[in-house]
Amino acid sequence: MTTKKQDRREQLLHVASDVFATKGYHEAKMDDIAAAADVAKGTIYLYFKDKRAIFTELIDGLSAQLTGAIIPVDTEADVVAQVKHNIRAVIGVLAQQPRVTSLLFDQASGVDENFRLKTDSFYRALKELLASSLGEGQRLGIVREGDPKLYASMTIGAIREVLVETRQKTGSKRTREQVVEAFFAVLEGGYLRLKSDPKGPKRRVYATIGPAPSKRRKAPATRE
Amino acid sequence: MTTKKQDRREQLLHVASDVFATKGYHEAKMDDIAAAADVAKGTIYLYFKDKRAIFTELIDGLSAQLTGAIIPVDTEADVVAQVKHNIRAVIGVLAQQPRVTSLLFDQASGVDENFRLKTDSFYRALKELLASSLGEGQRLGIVREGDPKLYASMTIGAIREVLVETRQKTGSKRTREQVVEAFFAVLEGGYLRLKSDPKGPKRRVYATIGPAPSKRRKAPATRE
DNA sequence: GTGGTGACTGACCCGTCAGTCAGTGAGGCT
DNA sequence: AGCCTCACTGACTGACGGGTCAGTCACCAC
Repeated sequence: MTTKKQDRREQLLHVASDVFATKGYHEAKMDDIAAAADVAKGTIYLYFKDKRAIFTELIDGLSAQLTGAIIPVDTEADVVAQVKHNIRAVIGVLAQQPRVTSLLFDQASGVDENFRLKTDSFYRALKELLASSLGEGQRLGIVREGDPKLYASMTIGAIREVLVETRQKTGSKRTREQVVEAFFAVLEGGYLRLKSDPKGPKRRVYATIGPAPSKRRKAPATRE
Repeated sequence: MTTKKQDRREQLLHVASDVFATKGYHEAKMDDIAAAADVAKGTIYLYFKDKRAIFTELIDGLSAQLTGAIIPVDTEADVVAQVKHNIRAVIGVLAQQPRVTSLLFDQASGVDENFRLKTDSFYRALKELLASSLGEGQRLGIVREGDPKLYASMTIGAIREVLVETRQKTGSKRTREQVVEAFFAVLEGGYLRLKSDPKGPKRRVYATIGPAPSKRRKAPATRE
């Protein structure tokens, strides 16, 4: 009875997330969703107010899970562990529902002004959480000096990109654990191992924009 | 004469980029663009085939600039300098046209299936370029071992996030140079300064999803 | 059987907007 | 003057697609 209605609802949500993820919000027609769910269009409207509502529910569900998974940093306790936990948690939640993740990441902003605001504020909150914990870390000497908000953006952007990409590449499975480990490794020590200019006077390279100068003294492009 | 037509064209492009960036592709109506350009709707169609064409031209222009600014890595020469140059170049180009950048980053994928494919392949090319140069770097011992594609994704994602955010925050100006410097710093040495578990046995923290457990004996290796 | 319930259907309705095109008027040439 | 060109106009059109609702059908109770 009620279970059946519930099932249908969930089926529709599931199918919709698929169609949305495949075609994008605007290209996904209600008829497409109906067809994919093997249901008449009218049926969808027995379960959802309108198209937006379906999308909203998907996005909201994910962001609720995300905010629920993140713990606010307690200064008194082990800050590093908590930051680690948060990154793990974010990756974990997102990796578990790649389709909805891609909706949040590359469809939501294109739906609507309201949706843009919503995802923006969600993002901002996420970043501020991370940034403030990084700020704490700096006070404790665990985090490199510099703009914590910048670090937060970089971190979240990196996570985002990796996860969105994971969705697309059906082949080449990286384990979630591998990703998390690699992530921590980079956060801890970067990935460049420069012997040169480690702390010395800043050695400028190119500050220009545009095609690289064809003739460079330093790096002769002898390769034909 | 011809200059006048050219001027009009550029004016329209400029105005359109503004409207697109403000309202998003789908919410931006041709009437909006016309109004913003102080021109009748029909006029736009004297200069562009259709709405898509305007957007395409904006995006294509930017990606051409990007690919033009990037130099393929020459193994024989100073790989690090070249990678640095590439990152500088990318940031430089994007920071110069924040509006179009935001179109490329958060509107393009929502326009159309074709557009998604286009931006996807562009992205992929960008990543592969970076990844292969990182791979080179690994062979030369300059880049940490690990999946270079993963590093490439992280890097590009981080850049993207920072730049998109820069567009939004009108206040809090970070210099481009500051961003580049911070970026390099993180690539070189990460930002976490952990005294604990540096190389020792991997000390698992939380691998779970959900609010942090109050008490947990060991991380159950949940993986999928 | 008959009547009632409720999930489901899909043809239809109707607002929205990208794109069109007949018309206008300024400027220039003869 | 008359004529032509051409950038520009904006009312109009028609397709498209989100949303509706009168109708069907399976099932159950009596």
